[in-house]
Amino acid sequence: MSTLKEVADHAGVSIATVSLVLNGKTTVSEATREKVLACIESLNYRPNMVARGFKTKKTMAIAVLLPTITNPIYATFIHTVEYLAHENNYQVILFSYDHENILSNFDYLTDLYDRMVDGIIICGIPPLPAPNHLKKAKQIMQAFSERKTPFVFYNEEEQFSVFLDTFGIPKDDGNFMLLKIDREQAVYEAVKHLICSGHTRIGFIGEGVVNTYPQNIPYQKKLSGYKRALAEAAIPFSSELIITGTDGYQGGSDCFAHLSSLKNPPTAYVGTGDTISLGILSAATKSGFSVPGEVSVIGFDNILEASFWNPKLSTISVPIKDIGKAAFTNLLLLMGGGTVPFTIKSFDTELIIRESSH
Amino acid sequence: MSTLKEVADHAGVSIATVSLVLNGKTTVSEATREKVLACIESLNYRPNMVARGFKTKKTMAIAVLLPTITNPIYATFIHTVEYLAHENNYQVILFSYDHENILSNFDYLTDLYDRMVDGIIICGIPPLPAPNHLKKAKQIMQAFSERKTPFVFYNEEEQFSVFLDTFGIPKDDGNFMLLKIDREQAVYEAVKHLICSGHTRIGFIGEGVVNTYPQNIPYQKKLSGYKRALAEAAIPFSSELIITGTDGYQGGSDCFAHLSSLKNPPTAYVGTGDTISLGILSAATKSGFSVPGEVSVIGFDNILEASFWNPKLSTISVPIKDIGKAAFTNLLLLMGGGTVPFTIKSFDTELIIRESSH
DNA sequence: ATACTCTATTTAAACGTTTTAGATTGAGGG
DNA sequence: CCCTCAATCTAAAACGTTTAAATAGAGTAT
Repeated sequence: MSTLKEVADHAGVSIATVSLVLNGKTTVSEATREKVLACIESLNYRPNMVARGFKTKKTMAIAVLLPTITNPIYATFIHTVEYLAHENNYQVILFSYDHENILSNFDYLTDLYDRMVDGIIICGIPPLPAPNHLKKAKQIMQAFSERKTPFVFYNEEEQFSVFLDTFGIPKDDGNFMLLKIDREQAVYEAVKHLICSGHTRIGFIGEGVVNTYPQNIPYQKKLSGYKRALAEAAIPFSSELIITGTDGYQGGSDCFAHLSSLKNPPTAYVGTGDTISLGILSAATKSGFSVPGEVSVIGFDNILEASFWNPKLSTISVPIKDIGKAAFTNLLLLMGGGTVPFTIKSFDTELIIRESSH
Repeated sequence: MSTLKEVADHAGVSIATVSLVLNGKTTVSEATREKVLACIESLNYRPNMVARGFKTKKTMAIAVLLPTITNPIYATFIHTVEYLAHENNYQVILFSYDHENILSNFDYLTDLYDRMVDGIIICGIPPLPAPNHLKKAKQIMQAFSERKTPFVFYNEEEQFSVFLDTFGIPKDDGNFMLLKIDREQAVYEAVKHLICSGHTRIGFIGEGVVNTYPQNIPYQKKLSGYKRALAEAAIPFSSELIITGTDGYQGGSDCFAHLSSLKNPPTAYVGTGDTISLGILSAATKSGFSVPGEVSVIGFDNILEASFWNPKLSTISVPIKDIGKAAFTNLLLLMGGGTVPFTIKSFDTELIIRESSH
């Protein structure tokens, strides 16, 4: 198609004028504005966004990083973000970090830096750079900070801090914001509910240590909540009931097979994510256990599938759409150079008891 | 960070030389190459990809358009594409078109044009421009063609043709490729299986007409397969068993409620997507029907959830990962200026009978 | 008339690359 | 000592915008 120059030539004005009418910055007389608009229309002009991005250093693109798009909770999250992004003329770049090809070095953020994305949303625990890449990674994060590229995290506060500390970024840098939920309390309440129903052998299954991070803090928070509820009821903690390092439907399923074959198996299970819990549920019903008669299961996230499952999964509901919405709107604010009314925002979870537990 | 010029100054060479060593085009002496590389390292230089994209007209970005990221089948698809894209230094831009804010005009493809994405993958039925936007949309598609931006579709051949015809693009344009499966045959086999098991009242539930397209051909193919199987067995077609215009778990669930309350309700159901079928299954078991004792259900897609559900869903398996892989690798070929060994490629589906049917 | 204000428009530089054509260098050959 | 040639390297244009500063032109007030 045509360029600014061609439009200008046809309209008999300078390219600056055309640019001005396009961006509506300074005053352009109504006469020339119309003349220019007509030429734009007839020449079928379209602005070259990459040239514009090159010049203005605004690409109108954001990146959303998440553990895996394959988990419905994250699909829902990004779906919400995407809607708002398009509404504001931003494009969204997708990044799942369960692909081994991006792990260990810091390529994924480096690439985002090189492409000058305007903002980044990070869900869950992004892979840290391997030690031999740490120096470079620090420089990248430093450069992001100088460029004032905002980041919005959805995570635990401590994990957020680990990330920042790793790169030597101060808490008050101003370009980082955190969205969080209280996983410890949420799981505490779920387990307490189970205990009140008489359960004392409660399996706890989750993703545990992932990627290259020393600690998976969201997981640990959940585990803490579990332990607190147990302790409060004076139920001894038994490490054989804890399985770590697994995820998804298959992971949950496998873990159930293992735990249920214990000499003294659990009567209840809590999974750190709904896909895990649904996997547990699947294996339990498949192996002939009655739910919630013989085993109870509680999940985390409240994905759509949970309420359609047979039996319906009891779970901890997290307002993922609200979080997604907050992620984008706050990022937008930050990208606009504004400051955000808070750098940490909490969301409430809710224990929803359905059919898989009693 | 620094720019090409700064590196050049430090190394005491011209920026052309630095660019040359970066891109390894012409011969650069080993001595200067090392000198330059050292400066790049010490100055912590990073190429500005948007400047590069501006100059070369290659943005190293592709877009993946799909009905909704929220459907596990598409999440799996894009997950596969994403892996390969990153492997080849491409970024992927996500576009779900179930957001009403992009419908009816052609903004989503126009924006992709403006951003000069290098290639586009289109799953399912993208919204057509409203009549008053058709002229502009044609120009955009024309411009894409001149720019030689390749498109890979995952759809039915006729739908592919409708798309091309809408914009007046010839079949042999060379920038368009189609990946397809035989939906008619797949559903035919599924229904035939049901009929062989003695079912004669078979509900058919699907998305039907969507968006602004006059016809949803993938849906119609499935419906044709259904009709063919019925006809072959001399079972009269009953339109009251067909529900259209619905989707997802909730949609399937609602439709079951409706159909099962008929005076002469179906004994079997086929949904045009697994989420629909799982919704049916959910409603069926919830209302106390035994599956597959009283009602049978068959789905389409074979999403991961299908095999963990209770009961396990019988479904038509589509090799979505293979399709995703083919989508990217062929797009890559096309983007590299190559020609593809075929412009239409077929994939095989497979009827998988599990527990939800007999 | 003169000087002064606005308003509308243009000039021209700049953004960070790639790339082509040509300049420079130095070696080898006559 | 000059010429040729290959090997290296550089100058400069180009990509399509935005934008600060300059300019022109039309009123206005003096």
